[in-house]
This record gives sequence, structure tokens and C-alpha cells, in this order.
Amino acid sequence: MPQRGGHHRRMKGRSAETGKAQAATVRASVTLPKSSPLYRQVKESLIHRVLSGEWKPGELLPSEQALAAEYGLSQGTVRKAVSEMSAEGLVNRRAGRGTFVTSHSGDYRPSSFNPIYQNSGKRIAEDESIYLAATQMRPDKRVVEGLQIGRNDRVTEIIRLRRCDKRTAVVERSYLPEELCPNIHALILKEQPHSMYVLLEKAYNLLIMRVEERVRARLATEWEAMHLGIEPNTPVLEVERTAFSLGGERVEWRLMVCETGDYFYFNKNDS
Amino acid sequence: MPQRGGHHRRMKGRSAETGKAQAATVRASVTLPKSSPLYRQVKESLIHRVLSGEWKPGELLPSEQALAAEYGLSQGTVRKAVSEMSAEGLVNRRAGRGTFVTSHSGDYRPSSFNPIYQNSGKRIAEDESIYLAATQMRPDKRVVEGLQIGRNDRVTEIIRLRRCDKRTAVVERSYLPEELCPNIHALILKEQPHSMYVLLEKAYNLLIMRVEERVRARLATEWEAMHLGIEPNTPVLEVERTAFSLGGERVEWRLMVCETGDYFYFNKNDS
DNA sequence: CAGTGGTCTAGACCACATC
DNA sequence: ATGTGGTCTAGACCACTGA
Repeated sequence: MPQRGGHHRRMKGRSAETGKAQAATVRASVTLPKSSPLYRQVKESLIHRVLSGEWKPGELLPSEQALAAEYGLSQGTVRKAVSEMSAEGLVNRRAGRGTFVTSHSGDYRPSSFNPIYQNSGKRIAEDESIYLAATQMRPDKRVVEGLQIGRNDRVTEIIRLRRCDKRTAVVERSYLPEELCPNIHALILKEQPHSMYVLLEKAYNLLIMRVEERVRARLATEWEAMHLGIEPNTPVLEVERTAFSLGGERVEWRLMVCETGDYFYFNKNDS
Repeated sequence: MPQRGGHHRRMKGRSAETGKAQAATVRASVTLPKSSPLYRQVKESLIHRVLSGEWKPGELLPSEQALAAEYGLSQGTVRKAVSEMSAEGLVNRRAGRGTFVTSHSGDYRPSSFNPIYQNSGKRIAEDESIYLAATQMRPDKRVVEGLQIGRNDRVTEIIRLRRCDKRTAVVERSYLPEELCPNIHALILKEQPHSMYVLLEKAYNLLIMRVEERVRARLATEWEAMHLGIEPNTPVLEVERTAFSLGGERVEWRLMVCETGDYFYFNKNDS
């Protein structure tokens, strides 16, 4: 790892000194990973601590003061680390309360990952999901590709319908690697959770932070048409999603199918 | 406008004083708009100055020092303002060089707004656009809705094909309000620009910052099928886009149609 | 009330780009 | 050599929350 930023300082146990920024004299060896800006090292450290389960989704982080003391840095540096995490949605800050690890459940994470809307503008939520199946199986070619796993690894297939206003809006098939989510089929069948991503947090400490979606048009199969209440060979959207955890693992590969007379896929882009 | 943050201070001509943060005594009246944090006021001010054309896309802003002096604030406060603008993509900062107003042309704005990819992973660029028409007309119902204009306002319709590897990948129809982009049809026909958004910057100082897209599946019309080299009634993606300028105006409503045997619509979501 | 995050300042030093 | 943005510090005051 090349040195960047030229700070070369340890993050713990700084000598009192004058309090001014010190020259590039390497004084004492490094206590924490990498080099590059200190606030980034702090950020990486905090992320690892979240991944390790030290603070679980929805829980409170130590205050900036406490973290600054712990790392032996100024509050401003810790603040910048936490600010980046907040900007990336990993954490929510609330003045007067503290900083919380993001969670798909409860109060925060408002918009979530539901890209399909009714023409009326109403978003298709997960409220009225109907689970049709949850079974362990061998992955087919698309699933192997989407999850980047071995052909002989096992996955869990979860099939559900998303209903809205007493109509089936979306037919959905999810595939999760058995290695990351052992026995999730049993949990699904027992709990019939409203949100899969909340279940992944609670049962496996997997926090979904990012998804990639590929959208295509094709004709509905007979099976899909039956569930969606449309004629076979009606054109439908096929949304293919890969979901990544905070740790960067591919946790889910999903296929969503919906008809687009009454629904559409929506994307707001700031790039 | 309710007061927030309790700072109540003018942004110009601060008295020298001790240099420490001052109490809430309102000393002299406000010189700049709104209240709320100073760095936000600075940001708003800078945005207005960009909108006014004081600095055009691609041009250099004054240094943080210079801006701090001009507004009578510390560099840190100006820095926070510029940082937000940078995070929102309004501006690019480069160490050693300075801060530049974002532009769709030239070096920066790498990923732009092209959501359609070949199955190979290659992005459909604007390089090989073929313009079929650019005419002034009355908007139909969808255009009125998309641009939120009056039924009697005039718009310019621009039809083009996007080619990639010697094949037509996308058929595209754009509609721009004549009021915002007078006589753009003449410019289009004369310059046949690679990028419409670069043209909008240069000719009308309209910087496209944000788009909303609605995606649906339907069957190709005969006209579309002809251009795309497919059979009529093949399922295709219809991507409907509204483009917003920095000022928040609806500048373009666009319809993109592509076949999805060889192409797909891609979306990366961090929400 | 004490503690939290949010704003603001002033000043130091750094890597980098340009001349 | 000069000037730019980038990092880091130390300390002040603020508004908000909850006990």
C-alpha cells in the first residue's frame, strides 16, 4: 500500500505535544490499518466494527466525543468520517439524540428499494406479499452468473407475489446463497416477513446497501400471465436485481416481472 | 421564513472583533437572502451566480480564500458550501487547480445520463447519433404532461437514432419547450451535436442536473421496428425521461425505444 | 439539566498543479 | 515559488433531545 497524504501518524495514544499538526517525522509505528487520510481510516474502522456486529442495525453509536477520545483524534476528524458514512446512508444522525446504524426496519430508510409504481403514482410496497414457495435448490445459469457462485453451491429460491389494491402487481423470484443465509427457507416459511431485507439484517447481520438492476422487455409466460391476471404473450417488464451487502457480498439475485399498462419502473438520477 | 440556527448574522463586512464566534445579538441587518446556516446561504448565492451566467459551465470559480474574503466568512464555511455543491455534482474540485462549474462537455461528468447498455456491457454513447428531424410543433398530451406546459405552447421535436457497432440501438424522440430553447431546431440541424446537453449549456446556459425516467414494456410500432431492424410487434422497452435544469425547469421530455435482446436498461441504486 | 449533533472560526501543514 | 484544494486541530457557541 503506497502512502498517501503524508500523515503517517498512529491513531491511538498521540503524544500531547504542542497540539499543532506534526511534521512528517514518523513517530511511533502505526496502530491501525492502511494509510490515507485519518478520517478515512476511522471510517473503515467503524465500518468493520459494524460488520463485526459490535453495533447492530438500528443501534446507537458512541458519540463523536467518545469516538474521538477512543481513537485519540480531534472531534472534527471523527465527524468527517461519520459524515461520509451518513452521506452513504450507512448511518443516520439526529441532533440531540446521536448516530444510529441504518436499518431497513423501523423509522429510517424511507424510500428503500422499490422501483415499481402504479400509474397513479403510488409505490408498490412489500406490505401484502404472498409467499408461494421457499425451497433449497441448485442454481441455474442466470443465478450462478448473478450471484457469482459455483455451479454446485446451493441456493434458496423464494417465490412471492406483490399485491396492491387487491391485485397482483409483481411476480418475484429471489435467489440467496445458502452459504450466506443458511436455512433461510425455514425462516421465510415461518415468519412470512414483510421485508426480506429486514430479515437478512436480523437473522444474518447482512445490511443491504446497494442494488444493481437490469431491465428488459419480453412476453409474459403462461405461469406469469396467470398470476398477473393478463393474457399470455402480453409484453411485460423483467427487472433483474443483484443486491449487495455492506460488506460487498452478493446476497440476492432477484427477478421481478410486471405488466406495464398499470405499472412502471421508476428511476430518479442525479448523476 | 422562520429563523433556523440562530445565527442571524450578515455575511458581509463583519466587524473585526475578537474573531471568536459571536453571541446571538443581532448586529447590523442582513445583507443576503434567507436565514439558515451561513454555508447554505453561501451555497444558494453561488448557485444563483452560476445561474446568472457569472461563471459558465467549465469555467473556474474564485478560490475558497477569495470567496471567503468576499463574503466576509472563514474559509471553512465557504469550503462547506462548495463541498455540498461538489457532492451534488454542480462543481468539480481539483487539488492544485481550483473549482470548476460542471459541464457535460469536455473532461468531466463521466457517466452522464446514458442508461442503455449492450449485453456485452458496453454503454450506448451519443457518438453516432443520426438526426432524422428537428421541427417546431404543438405538443401532444404526453408532452404537455411531461413538460408541464400549456397546450398552446410550442415545442421542438427532435428525432434521432443512436447507433452502436453499425446497428441502430435506440430510437429517440425529444421535446423541448420553445420558450426555454428558442430556435433550437435550427441549431440542431446546423450543428448535429453529439450531445444535446452540451448544446443546451452553450446556447441557453441550461445545465441539466437531474433526470426522472419511467420505463415500460410494449410492442414495437412498424416505424420503430423498421429503424431498429426488428419485426413489428416485438416487445421493446419504452424509456420516458424528463430532464431538469439546475434551476429546476423541465427542459426536455424524451422517449427512448430499444429492443432488449441485445440491450438493457441499467440502474445502480445506493438509496 | 447534561449530552448530542450542527455550525463557525482561525490557523497549521500537506500534496498537487502551474508557472 | 506560488497558489489551490485537502486534512487536521482546538475551541467556541448553537439548537435539539431526553431524563
